[in-house]
Order: sequence, then C-alpha cells, then structure tokens
Amino acid sequence: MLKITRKVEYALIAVGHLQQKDAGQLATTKEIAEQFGIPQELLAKTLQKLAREQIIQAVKGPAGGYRIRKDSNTINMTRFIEILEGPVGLMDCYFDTDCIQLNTCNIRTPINRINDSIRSMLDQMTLADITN
Amino acid sequence: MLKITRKVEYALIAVGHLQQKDAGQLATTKEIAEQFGIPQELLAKTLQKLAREQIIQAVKGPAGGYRIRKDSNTINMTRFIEILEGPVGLMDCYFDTDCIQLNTCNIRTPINRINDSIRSMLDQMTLADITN
DNA sequence: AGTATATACGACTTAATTAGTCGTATATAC
DNA sequence: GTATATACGACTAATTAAGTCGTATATACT
Repeated sequence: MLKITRKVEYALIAVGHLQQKDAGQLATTKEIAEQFGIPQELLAKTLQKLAREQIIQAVKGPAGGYRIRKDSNTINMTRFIEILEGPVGLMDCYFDTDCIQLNTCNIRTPINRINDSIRSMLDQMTLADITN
Repeated sequence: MLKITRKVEYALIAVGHLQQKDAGQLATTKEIAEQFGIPQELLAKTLQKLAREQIIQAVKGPAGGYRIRKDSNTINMTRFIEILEGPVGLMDCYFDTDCIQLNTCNIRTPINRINDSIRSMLDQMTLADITN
C-alpha cells in the first residue's frame, strides 16, 4: 500500500533529532529511543546502517553516540530509503527481470513511468528538506 | 518499500485486457487468469470489487464475464488503488490519528508533503493512461 | 425443469514480510 | 578493569499479503 517501513520512519525521526543538536554534538541511541518511544535495539540497528553508509557518524565508548554529518543535506530520499529497505519500486520487475510474465505483461511500461515519477520526486528531496 | 500489491497489479492487467476488447465485448475471469498466469480465484475476487465500484460491468451466467465501462478513463489511480487496498499513504498517521507520538513526532509535516505529492500524481493519472 | 457456466462473497490457510529481541563482540573514556 | 556506547548476526513474534475453498446466485441453453 505504498507504505514506508518503521525503520525509515525511525531513521528520519532520529536524523531530525540529530540535526537539531548544536554542531558536533552527539546523541545516544538510548536518548533518542526514550524521547520518541522507539524500541532501542531496532533503532540501534537502523542507525548502524546509516553510519556504515556515512550518513551519520558513530563515536564509540562512553560519552559516545551519533552525530549528523555536515553534508547530510546532499543525501536524497531515494538513497536514504534504499539504504534501509532496499530498492524503491512499485513492483519488483522494475529491478528484477525474472518475472514469468515479461512478454505477456501489458502494464510494465506505464508502471515504470509511475515508478520513475516517484523516484525522481524522492531524488529531488534531501534529508534537509525532510527534517528541517 | 513503496510497493503496490498483486491485487492492484492483477487488476491493472485485467483492465488493460478488457480495454483491448471491442466495445461491449466480454472477457471471463478464467480467460484472463489463463492468459496472464494469474490465480483465478484471486483475480475473481479482485474483479468483483471493481464491479461493485462500477469500474467494470459484470454479466452473470454462461457467456457472461466482464466488460469495461466507457468512462473508465475518468477513474484516477488513487481511487483505483484505494478500492483494492485501502488508503494510499506512506504512514498510517496520514489517515489515523491515534499515534502515540503525535506531539513528539518531528517528521509528520514533511512526510505528509511527500504523501500529497504522490497522491496528486496518482490523482492526475487515469486508468486510460495506465492501460493504453 | 435441469444442467452447465459464470459471477458473488465470506471464511479460511499459507506464505512472505516487517517488527522487535537477544547474545555477543568491540572500542574507549575514566 | 569496569562501565558505557556502538556493531552485528541470529532468532522469534506479529502483521500483512497471497492464495484457496465452500457455497450461493443468476442465467443461457437444451
């Protein structure tokens, strides 16, 4: 039903929170989880993915946490979503080509057109647009 | 992951097929299911929903089936999808208001903006755009 | 009238995906 | 060396989507 997953939801909330911190300031997973009522373990894994992809920066150890990277406003939403939940597309055949249909399918072209529209909309939208 | 369900996929394929028939011509569920490799029972229920909502017209009995309605090109995609799978929205809070967050949530406004964009895109797209 | 064929539709089962938890490893400030 | 934070794979639970089944109803045809 055109839904985004909670992982993305939680990630956006967290990024929004990080962006409101003063430059360089850290926030821990625990802090964010408590403040927004998010399961801590799940949020942790989500932030780890973002850190792995250089969206945020992780600092280990006590007094550690995450901080936002200065260039977060250059990250577009397609990228962000795809880091967390894989390919953005209405149907799998946008990426996979192993559909039994393929030849008989009479709706691939128009579906792909809609896909392109959605993707290009999300492409033009940065993290900064979302969370500021 | 922003996916549409198979119900919608099957429905679009079926409508595309119906539109290619000569005016007033009928196609049976069986015919469509076989031609496109779709589970017949599932397609049947899907087409029943479309018939209930006057998107297509059902004719019972032997030599019966479904035909497309002439005004099918006035049906927009938001409506079509919502008939089959309910509200189109990235998150439930676009429709439901019983989220625990609500006050603390820092991403509702931007998420709703994206929602509106997607919906208005689908609003401007008719069945005829998809299947012709 | 009886039969074959088509739609109508609710209840149910199965499969797939998403959400959330747990255990353990690693880095580091104090 | 201990407490606290991230890192991460494996697992379980919950939710949603996909598909099936049984039965009812309409109707063309013989």
